[in-house]
Amino acid sequence: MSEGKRDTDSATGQSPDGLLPRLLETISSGHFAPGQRISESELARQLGVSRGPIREALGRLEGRVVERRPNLGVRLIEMDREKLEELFRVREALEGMAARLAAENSTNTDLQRLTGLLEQHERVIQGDAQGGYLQGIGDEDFHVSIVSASGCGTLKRILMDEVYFQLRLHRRRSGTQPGRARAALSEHRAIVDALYARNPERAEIAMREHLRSARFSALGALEE
Amino acid sequence: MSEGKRDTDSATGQSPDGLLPRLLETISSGHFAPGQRISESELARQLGVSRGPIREALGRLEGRVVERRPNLGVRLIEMDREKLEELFRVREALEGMAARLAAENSTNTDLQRLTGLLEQHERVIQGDAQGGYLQGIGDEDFHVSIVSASGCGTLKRILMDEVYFQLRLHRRRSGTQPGRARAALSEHRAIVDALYARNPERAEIAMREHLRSARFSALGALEE
DNA sequence: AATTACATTACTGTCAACAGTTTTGAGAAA
DNA sequence: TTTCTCAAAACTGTTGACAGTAATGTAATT
Repeated sequence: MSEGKRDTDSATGQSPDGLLPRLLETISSGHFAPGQRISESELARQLGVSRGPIREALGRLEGRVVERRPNLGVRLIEMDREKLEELFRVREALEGMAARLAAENSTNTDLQRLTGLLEQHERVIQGDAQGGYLQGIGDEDFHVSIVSASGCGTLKRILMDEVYFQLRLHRRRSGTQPGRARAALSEHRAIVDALYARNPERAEIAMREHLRSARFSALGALEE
Repeated sequence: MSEGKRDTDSATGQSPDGLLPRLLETISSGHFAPGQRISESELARQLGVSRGPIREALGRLEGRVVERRPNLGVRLIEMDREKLEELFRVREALEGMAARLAAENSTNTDLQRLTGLLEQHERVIQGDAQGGYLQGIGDEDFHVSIVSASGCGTLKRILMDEVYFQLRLHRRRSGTQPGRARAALSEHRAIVDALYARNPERAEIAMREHLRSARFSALGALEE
């Protein structure tokens, strides 16, 4: 995962203890319907803490995962077609830049790691999915690795906090298009090729094309 | 400012009352040095509320404006050369996409507004700064208008919360390069031209070039 | 039976107080 | 005078309680 910079392990909130991850797990476990009110007391009881920390954690998720309205509490943001498309547009912009920077800044270790992920991906497609590269998880690993290799902490933080996060929540409810994994692999290869060639322009273009395809696929999978 | 979509007025937090703006005003007034510890009790006293709401508000600023370390409290994030460069890279990516989308989606009202801002900008340069377009503020207006005209709420929210916000904080301490306003004007014109032509590709390129120049200017102004 | 008015309930926003940790500062030793 | 020790002070993290507001359910009326 690159060892450049200090990589504040990002992820929406790393403050005091590990409450936020548990809260997210609880929220996204499906206990709560997409538009339904989420009771702070309920969460507090369920996680065994007082309402104070819960309120802080929810506040940190505001706008991203949760919507708060005065005196009415918070509700899970619902992921409609429009929001999903917007997320992919933001991804295209940010990860395109990440690929560009990675072509300039990535270390050899970064590139080796990416090659390894490509091989895992290939094994999954050829059936002997001996582990690791679960579709979705593995794909995210690939993209996170590139973003890390870009050496731009701000870019990474925003992508983690704002984009990947919501997409992960969405993936829980939605499947993937059938032949997608195979197409994705060759697109991933094109990106890594450009990185090895140290060609920023080509890396950015390859990444943006890849994410445009991913957008179409995700939107297509939405109408099942 | 465009009237497309619902434009959750964005800006880092709009939850309960207007505490967050006041807190920001207090923080960024210069009372606190960039790396210095910020006392919650102190802020609470100064703003006339209890520590609870202060903690929530600070949590919402975590990672953007403020850095929190367990049991040690929060500190103003300091804007060094690297962070400033990263912010402009993110801007280039996101606003490039915004310009592209604006070329496709902007309404006539949006375009008229942009033309108006260009004229204000011109008047400022020609000396009779009769009001409105203060350098910095006016420039931000221009960019926010384009982002709004893109019709992409997510893009707008991220730019507002993550990017403009920190840049505004930085502008308080740093000046601008001398001839910058004039160069910026012609770059702005190129962008608006592309929007009128409904040419997404050209709009994105123009915006990215503009922000690359702005990056050089800002970094140059940093070593005074 | 359907509808409106009203009292009860539940929940959010806020506060003051407590426990644990870090920092500060005074006093003793070198 | 400088350095080390240790107790006091300050601050963060968390809790339970209180005030005000929205939702709920019951009873009376049409």
